[in-house]
Amino acid sequence: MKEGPDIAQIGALIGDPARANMLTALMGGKALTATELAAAGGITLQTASTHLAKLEAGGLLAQRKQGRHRYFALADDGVGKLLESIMGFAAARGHLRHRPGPKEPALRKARICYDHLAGDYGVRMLDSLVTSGAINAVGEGLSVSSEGESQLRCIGIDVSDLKSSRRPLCRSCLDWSERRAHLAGSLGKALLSSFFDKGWARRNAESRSVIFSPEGERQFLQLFPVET
Amino acid sequence: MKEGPDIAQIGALIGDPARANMLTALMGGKALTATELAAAGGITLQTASTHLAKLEAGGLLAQRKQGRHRYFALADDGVGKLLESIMGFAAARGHLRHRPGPKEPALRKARICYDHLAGDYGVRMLDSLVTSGAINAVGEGLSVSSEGESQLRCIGIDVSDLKSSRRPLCRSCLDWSERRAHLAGSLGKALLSSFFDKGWARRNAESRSVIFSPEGERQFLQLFPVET
DNA sequence: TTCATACTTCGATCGTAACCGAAGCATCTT
DNA sequence: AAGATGCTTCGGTTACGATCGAAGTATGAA
Repeated sequence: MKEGPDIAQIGALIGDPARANMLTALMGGKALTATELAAAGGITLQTASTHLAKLEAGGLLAQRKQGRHRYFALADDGVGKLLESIMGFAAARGHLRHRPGPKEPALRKARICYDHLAGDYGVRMLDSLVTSGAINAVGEGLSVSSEGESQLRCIGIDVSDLKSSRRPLCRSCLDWSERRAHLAGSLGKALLSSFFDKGWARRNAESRSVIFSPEGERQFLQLFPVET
Repeated sequence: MKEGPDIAQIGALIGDPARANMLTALMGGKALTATELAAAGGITLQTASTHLAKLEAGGLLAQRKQGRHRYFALADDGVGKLLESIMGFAAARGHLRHRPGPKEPALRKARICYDHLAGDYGVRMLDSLVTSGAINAVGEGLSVSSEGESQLRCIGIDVSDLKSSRRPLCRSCLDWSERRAHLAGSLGKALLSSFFDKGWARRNAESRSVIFSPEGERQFLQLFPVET
């Protein structure tokens, strides 16, 4: 009966509501301080501190000291992927935490999934890239075509640069709100960064949602059209 | 702070050791009775009963009454996929439950992952299918080539039949012991079934391991060669 | 040095849920 | 009808861990 890896341990780590809230907050991709995470979890600083220590010991979180601040972030994108897949699963079974709140629509429209774009806009972007032939989709697998490489170079993304990283170039990530795939991997990250750099969008300080400027939204929708 | 789906709920379901053991036992693909699952979890029947009720309410388990027995199984292959991905994650972080026991080697060699073959042999099979060109791999995505279809027909598997199902034909599934991909999806299931039908292998009654007969093993290794 | 901020550790409380014994249903057998 | 088997529900105990107040440590500012 004692076979294989211990899924109970990490299940228990994620299973506490306060910890789950902190992890969800960290899905925004930004490193947060213990104080910020305590607020996200709805608990006091002391309690948060013990939770964070446990999460770190469990390999879910990485810590970086910087002056008298201590920044916490998800340990790597494997953690982000795991959390998103659990979210997808939970959403599919209707395990929603509460009725949709006021911030929910913004979150469904565009949000950060660890380091790439998710939500309606994230799904739309991948759809458009596949339709235009820039990305080939085979089942759950994605790859960039040669024409895709030149297309992407036009908007300032050097794919060959990204290829050199150990991390996969493209990966599909199941979107819990849309229940369809969006683009993850180093290319997904690079695209989102470029939107920030161009000033098309910015992160919301409080939440994981991504807010597009009117002009940025226009450009985005034009760059990634969908046939209707 | 209350955004999106409730990952804590399903984390907590998986986070209890007794429940985790029962779920792991059900990864063997067979439906088990409450009594069997109580043994797998190392708890009494009463306790198991309440756990099973919770897992069912959480959508992880499905129940089927048959006479005075009550059979439990994973609700669908989404649950299997989720559990395997958590196992992969846990194994990668070294969250092993104990030092390798006596049954561990057999489990690493060949085991059932919900309904398809995993472990060393599972990985070998996929590798071989990709090398021979029967399956095309693009990132994490897999698809059967036309020559692959005829190859598979030779060993008694009708791919076009499988295609009609709603379930994906091939899917890659991360193997926690090998930390590489093996073949899941309806094709993975069909292949494993055919090994059982041919008498090449059988399930171990106690564990998730798959036991090959000497002749079956010979045939398997010949059918799925690897270049050295 | 002194004070303030950021965080951790200690100590104690409290609530929840895991657990089992015993009793209660349901289904099959004889 | 009586008994056996498989499982659930009830009641009460117990233990673990989440929580916070208070004290302790580290870093930066004045």
